[in-house]
Amino acid sequence: MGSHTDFTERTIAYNKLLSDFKHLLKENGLKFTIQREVILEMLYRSDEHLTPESLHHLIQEKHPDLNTGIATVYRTLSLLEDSEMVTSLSFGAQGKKYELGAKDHHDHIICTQCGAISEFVDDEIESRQKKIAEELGFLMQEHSMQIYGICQSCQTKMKK
Amino acid sequence: MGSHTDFTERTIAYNKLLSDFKHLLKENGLKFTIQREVILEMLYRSDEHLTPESLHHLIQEKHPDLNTGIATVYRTLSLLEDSEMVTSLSFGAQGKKYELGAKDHHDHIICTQCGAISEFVDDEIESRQKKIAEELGFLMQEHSMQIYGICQSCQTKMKK
DNA sequence: GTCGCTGCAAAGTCTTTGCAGAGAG
DNA sequence: CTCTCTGCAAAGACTTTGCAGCGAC
Repeated sequence: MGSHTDFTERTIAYNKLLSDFKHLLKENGLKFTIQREVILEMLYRSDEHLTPESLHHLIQEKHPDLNTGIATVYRTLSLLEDSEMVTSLSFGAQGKKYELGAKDHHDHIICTQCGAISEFVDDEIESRQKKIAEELGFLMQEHSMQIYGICQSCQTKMKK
Repeated sequence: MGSHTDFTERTIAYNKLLSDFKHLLKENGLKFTIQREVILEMLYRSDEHLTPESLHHLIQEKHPDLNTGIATVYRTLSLLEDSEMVTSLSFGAQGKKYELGAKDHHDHIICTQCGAISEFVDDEIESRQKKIAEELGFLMQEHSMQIYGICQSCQTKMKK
């Protein structure tokens, strides 16, 4: 249903993202380069949470002509993270994964078999967290929550 | 209030821990060494969540005669983690922190200013998590939650 | 005694940094 | 033109591994 609508929405959202990024760069006297654009685009297009390495591979695949270096990926991710345009996740495994921070807030549920990450939001938990921080005298800034388990698809595989 | 009682309780708990550890080692044909004992003891005595490096420093301070190598600390932490006697935490910052897993389940609230970590448990959140996993078709195994904010003490410092 | 354990140092990962040429503004 | 970016390679931080002697059992 509504694949045309979805596409339109996504395009609009990406344009906004891109324009935010350009403003951010301009405000800081930084330059808008093809590499930076491609990195933002890949982060946007990917449904996955990407590691610097997987992002780098993706870019080399889609834009081999650019010959983008991994150092540029790291530098751009830092830049985006500092500006709070992307968020980094570090769940147990070594190395961080990145996701666009422009998305709405959500938490993660991670499959311990295949490493797949899904997202969810639960209002009840969200409100409870605020209360807990208050009770402990903290000024809450952010929070994150992860549930670990076995996803439907891995459960099916295991039964075979 | 009850410092004697506290001490007794802690001693009993530590003895249990130590005996669990010894059993674990025996069952796997591994040896109980002074280094391994000291690492477990330091993990138990410390209220902090320790990095391999801070644990190593602590050991060198308290038991300089042992001259324990950092490699042994890493090896023992892996061993303890595999046996689920300790849990590793990796919150944004690079490097993992470890805590004894024998403690009751709890979540963490982390000060973004000073890095201090406090613990808490909330039944409402706990039960909500189970429900969410079910709804998403996951077989829940574990979960973890972190709240980030500014702790009371850093708030006070900032007002000065 | 045997066989696992330890410290040391070397080797691996992952990430950051210095530099000279390339490119955006 | 200027000054930032980029790719490359070297350097760093953190962790793991190989090895020869040591020590628990």
